[in-house]
Amino acid sequence: MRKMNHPAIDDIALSQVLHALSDPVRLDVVRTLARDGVASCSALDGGRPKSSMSHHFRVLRESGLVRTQTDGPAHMNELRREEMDRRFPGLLGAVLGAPAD
Amino acid sequence: MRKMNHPAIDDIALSQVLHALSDPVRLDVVRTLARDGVASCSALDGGRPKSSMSHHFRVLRESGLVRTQTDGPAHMNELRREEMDRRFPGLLGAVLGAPAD
DNA sequence: TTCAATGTTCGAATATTTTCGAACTATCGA
DNA sequence: TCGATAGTTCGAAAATATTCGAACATTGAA
Repeated sequence: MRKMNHPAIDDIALSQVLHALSDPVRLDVVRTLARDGVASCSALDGGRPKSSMSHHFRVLRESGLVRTQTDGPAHMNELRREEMDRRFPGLLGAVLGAPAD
Repeated sequence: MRKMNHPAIDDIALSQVLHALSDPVRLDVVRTLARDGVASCSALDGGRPKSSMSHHFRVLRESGLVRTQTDGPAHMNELRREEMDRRFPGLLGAVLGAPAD
């Protein structure tokens, strides 16, 4: 398995995070992860093709929002909640508390 | 002057707001409006062409972030801060408090 | 070591955004 | 009413994003 790109949290730009969150599919993934803590990619795909989801997970990883770790053949995802809260205080809280689209 | 589209705040979707804020030009406009209160389009253009800025202001208006009113030939813009705070509590505060890109 | 399960990567099609010149509209003052 | 100022709209080009099938890679288990 190729090494995944988990950028340092201080290298993340705000507009990058906002863009990652502005896609409904990804916003949904983030909401689910906030609720469930950890989930595999397939548990979060909502019936969408694997390649589409792989793209979305990459965007989420590159924006610093999600950390992915392998657990057997599965990739387990979780929010980088503490780090995001340190870099962008209140942002995730506001997004997760907002009314669903 | 054609009537501007200022949607009801409750019709705004979160992803719409996040998308509007995810563009660096628009994020800059929002930051400046938060600091200065009210400003004309030309005061916020940063040297960019009028037609480009007109596009960005339209996105900001349609996302509920900005209200535009005519004042003579000029269009004065301001954040819909209270309304946004009611619909998306903490969101603007977090965005405006975040480190500049 | 072969298989099934889980994701990634690649490439191409489609869709959406961004950018900006040119033409147009509105407002105010001379 | 003519001009100057301030923005909008239109249209087209360029840049980005999204989608997804097909092929490939990795893991653990039979």
